[in-house]
Amino acid sequence: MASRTELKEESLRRILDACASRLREEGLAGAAIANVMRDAGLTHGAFYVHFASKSELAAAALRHALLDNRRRWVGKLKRESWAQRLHSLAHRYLTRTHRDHPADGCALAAVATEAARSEVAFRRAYENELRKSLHGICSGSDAEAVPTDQRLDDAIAFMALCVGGISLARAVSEQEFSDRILDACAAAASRIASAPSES
Amino acid sequence: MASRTELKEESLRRILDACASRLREEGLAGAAIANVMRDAGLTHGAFYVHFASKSELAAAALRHALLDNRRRWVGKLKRESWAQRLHSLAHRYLTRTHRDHPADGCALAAVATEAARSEVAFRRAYENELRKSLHGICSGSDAEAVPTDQRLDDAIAFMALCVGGISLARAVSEQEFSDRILDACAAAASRIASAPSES
DNA sequence: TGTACATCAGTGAACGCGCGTTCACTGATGTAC
DNA sequence: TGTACATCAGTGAACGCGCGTTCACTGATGTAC
Repeated sequence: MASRTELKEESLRRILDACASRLREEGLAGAAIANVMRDAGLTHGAFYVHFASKSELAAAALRHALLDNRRRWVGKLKRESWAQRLHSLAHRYLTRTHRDHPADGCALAAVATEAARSEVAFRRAYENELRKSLHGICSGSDAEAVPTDQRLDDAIAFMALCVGGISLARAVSEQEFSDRILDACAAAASRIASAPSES
Repeated sequence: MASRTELKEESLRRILDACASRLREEGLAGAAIANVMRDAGLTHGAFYVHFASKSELAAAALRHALLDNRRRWVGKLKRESWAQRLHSLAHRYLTRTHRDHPADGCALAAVATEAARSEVAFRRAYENELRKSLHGICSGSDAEAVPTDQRLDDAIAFMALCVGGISLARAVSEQEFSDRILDACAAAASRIASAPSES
């Protein structure tokens, strides 16, 4: 049967799933312990069996969310040209579906402004996950000779445009305007890729 | 001497200044009434002489902050080409000074992710101010024939990249990496401008 | 001009509420013999 | 294999704290006559 250890691991997984969803839908402020534990089907007090503080949970949940995010977006990238890769990523990220379903969307975007104001553990996790995501975008690609440094600069700007674009699109209520933000950002993001250097 | 009306207006101005700073430095969550009123040199209870709710204050303070922001960034734009304009804006926005001094920085960036989750009055204000800022970037420029629609699309992507870039740069603690985010985004933002159409 | 009253910006204490955290307790699982 | 005890994930109630909001009150300014 389920051992004590397995039960605990299963509970932890449910807590992380619940917190990751809350984090993405309602931000750090919305990921309150009582809500997360209720979502996970446990009571408030059991929280401290798994984590020493809310800050610890938030950092763990951010890592958990971004594992999922990278699996979705950069896990199965094809070997294609640098420009093609950024084009296809932009059109998979800056979509109406992603805008309208933040709970399973990109966590880097969800907490982009809160991260800077958060505790050190969370900030550190955010920075690490951002680095990993940039690395994921850059690597595995592309016989073409876009130098590594240039690719990283492109990926940084690409990421900033994606995060900024989805945030603005979510902040705007009028649908026509919000759609236009997505489309304009997707078009511009597709154009960020540096041309391969001639060799 | 100072009439009752003048005193009230002066108090209101101090409240708005204080809240606009808090909003930009600590976000919506940080702009607590008690803190704002203390900053303004008044007591907690006097708040409701000026506003009916925190939500009303936040919306008013956002408008107040963005008046100041536009005065700073798009108030004195030269008549220059579209590409030159975006280049100079990017290099005035994506700076180390702006990153390190959020309290008098861009409010659209400061609350970019919180806006989508806020009450209707604040969201409406955010959307309006975003429109005004985009309009400010687009207008007054440029004998060159970049069509209005294309300019707006460019401005939207430009804004998203600036907001995303400054947010990521603030979220990242390691200075070298944070600096690189600013520089990579400024470079990419400079390249967003569409070429003038041939006529 | 002087007096009596009305107005109202601001004070300061209190309120209920949701938050993160603590803790005495329960009862099923695991361990020692 | 059976019994006695230890462990520990989870319960449920309580805590102090900061929040937005309310309210009885004050005292200077404004108004009526």
